[in-house]
Amino acid sequence: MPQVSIKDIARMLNISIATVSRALHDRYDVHPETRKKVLELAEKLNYRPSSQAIGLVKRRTNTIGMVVPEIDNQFFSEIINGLENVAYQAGFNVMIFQSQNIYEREVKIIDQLIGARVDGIAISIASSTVDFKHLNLLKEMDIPLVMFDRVSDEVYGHKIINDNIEGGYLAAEYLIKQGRKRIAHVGGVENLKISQQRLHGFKAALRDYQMEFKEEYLVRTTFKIEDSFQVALKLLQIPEPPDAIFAVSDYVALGVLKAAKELNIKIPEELALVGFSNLAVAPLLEPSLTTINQQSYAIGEESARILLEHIAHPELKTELQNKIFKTNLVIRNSA
Amino acid sequence: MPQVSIKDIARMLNISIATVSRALHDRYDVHPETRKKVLELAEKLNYRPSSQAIGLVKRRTNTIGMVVPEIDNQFFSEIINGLENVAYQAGFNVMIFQSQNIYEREVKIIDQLIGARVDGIAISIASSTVDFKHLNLLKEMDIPLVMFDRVSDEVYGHKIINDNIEGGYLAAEYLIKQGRKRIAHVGGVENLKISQQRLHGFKAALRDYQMEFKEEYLVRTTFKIEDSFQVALKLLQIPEPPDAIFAVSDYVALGVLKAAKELNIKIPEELALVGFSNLAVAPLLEPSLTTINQQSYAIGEESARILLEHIAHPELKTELQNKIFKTNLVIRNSA
DNA sequence: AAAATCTACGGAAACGTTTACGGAGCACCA
DNA sequence: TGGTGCTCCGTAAACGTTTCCGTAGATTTT
Repeated sequence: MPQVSIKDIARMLNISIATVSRALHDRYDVHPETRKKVLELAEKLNYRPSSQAIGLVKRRTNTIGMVVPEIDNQFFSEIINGLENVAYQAGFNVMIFQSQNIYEREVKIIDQLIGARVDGIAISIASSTVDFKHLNLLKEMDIPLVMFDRVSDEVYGHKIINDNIEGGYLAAEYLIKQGRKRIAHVGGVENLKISQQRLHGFKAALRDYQMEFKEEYLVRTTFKIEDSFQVALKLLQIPEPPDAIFAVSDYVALGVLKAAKELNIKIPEELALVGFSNLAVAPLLEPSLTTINQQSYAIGEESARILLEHIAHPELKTELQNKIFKTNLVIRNSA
Repeated sequence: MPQVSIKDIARMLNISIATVSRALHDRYDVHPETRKKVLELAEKLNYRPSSQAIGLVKRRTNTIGMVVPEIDNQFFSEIINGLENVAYQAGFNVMIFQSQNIYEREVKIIDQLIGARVDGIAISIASSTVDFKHLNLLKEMDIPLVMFDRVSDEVYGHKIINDNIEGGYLAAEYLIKQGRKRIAHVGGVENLKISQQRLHGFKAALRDYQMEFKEEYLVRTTFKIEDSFQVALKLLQIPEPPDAIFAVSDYVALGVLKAAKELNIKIPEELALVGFSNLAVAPLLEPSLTTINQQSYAIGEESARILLEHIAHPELKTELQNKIFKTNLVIRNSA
């Protein structure tokens, strides 16, 4: 007997749907005998309440929508886990969507989330997104928004990030103190704030240690291993190649590593390498990867907390949160 | 103006909601002038249809629910990508949930998916699940089900897997042909069919080559790196340690690798290692990992196709599909 | 015995849609 | 002039819930 409703149960027991509803919710206004009959029949028929119907009348779905660039990236999947755990404990569901870094897809996802009437949205913005109308729309619709990791100042919402400037600084500083002279940076997509900030920290360290920043030592790539491999191949073959590289992410560092092996460049002797993220495989590589550790699980948890807080107290919506998590350097063998 | 409905638009234009609905759907029965006014106002007010309400009346959500053990596992996230892509192209949404390999969570997720009235479900069963009532319930409710990778014969539904027996056989055969004599297997959770099948293939190869299977060379672990590391540490320190290991997955192989490094055991000289999955990092490890390549993206695509087909033609529901994807050995430097 | 209170239930509106049906208004033709 | 057909629109039911309000009957109070 497929898809039983409260109406079916009411009809079969010759009582009203109101009574069935009350019985299922363990309300005072129903005779124990009746309640028992309802519960038993509901159990027998595998009754499952329609969250659509409930959402309609309650104007509340207890669901939060989550948008990440991609799911097959350990950093994001850890954030997802952190967010989910906190949300579940508060009785909320999480709907996960991937933008694949494609702007159009992101817009479509936001529309769908609005259509699904989620109670709040957590997003890490796609790298190709430069127009933020779809996100600022959420404010007008009274849908709480938190951005994590990939945030934008042009959007109205809470922000939770790692201290990318500090991370960039730490990486560069360490390479400098190791005595490296020709320090290059394989950076990320230019319009992404995390790329800008990590580069900013990198430059700041050079400046503080009176080292010149050379344009030819700055190249850009996506966060994909393959792209980074290609870019690194070129960089390592210029006339005066770098003796150290700060990669904007561990995935990028993996590409650099591959390129170095391809060119028979010894790490760390001939080339020192520092990544950013501290992936689970980082210690297992050969050489193990020196990298900036950034918090992921905690960012997910904090995003959920702030979002749930906002949902619970919409009246405080003007108080936008802005959290910055500390980073730290994890020294291994690649630098 | 938050959350505008079709009613609001109707009221503001002094027309009926039926007309608004027709206008929005570009139906014939509405005057061009009226349609124009409706569309403009809808646009201006940022109207987004409520998928809840639509789902209610259409008895169709165009959504499929997906349940994976964990998302921070490249194998599963690739399957997710494959499934999503096919589903999106067919106009379906995908709701992703993680069971974290916890049975109770899986049951709860299924209940929620039923409550959300998804049109179909794709699942990879949790390793701790031994009771399948919650899944067989779906048949009674006429909700199409496909299981991928982690399937069960006790459940009514389509099945899509890799040829794990073949994979296990290929791994063992290769180690044998390399002249290894003490070949061990670090296996997965016992009640999981993939663990059983890979072990089965492993044993079959030993038998075919007249080699004895020794109980002390079979150990078990979860699919986590850390657990596998611990188990491998012990295995590699027994009186007559193995000279080859077939790991039930690449994540397990990573644990073994770590243990070997810890104990200063040289790979592949003193220990040959073969994994299972062919993760993206496999070629980047030192030594690069010889492993069984299994299809993930394709499994996701096929799961979606079969599920959508079933949803489109519910009358054919008795024809359960059972697909097995080929595996192959990828030879690198660890064996 | 009448009045007040309590218990258990039903009626009905509401949430936001879709859609079958019917009908008003108009033009056209015989 | 009356019928026919078309265009455009409104009414209302339905989807599955929750919840406010009302009320019949039983029980208690005065």
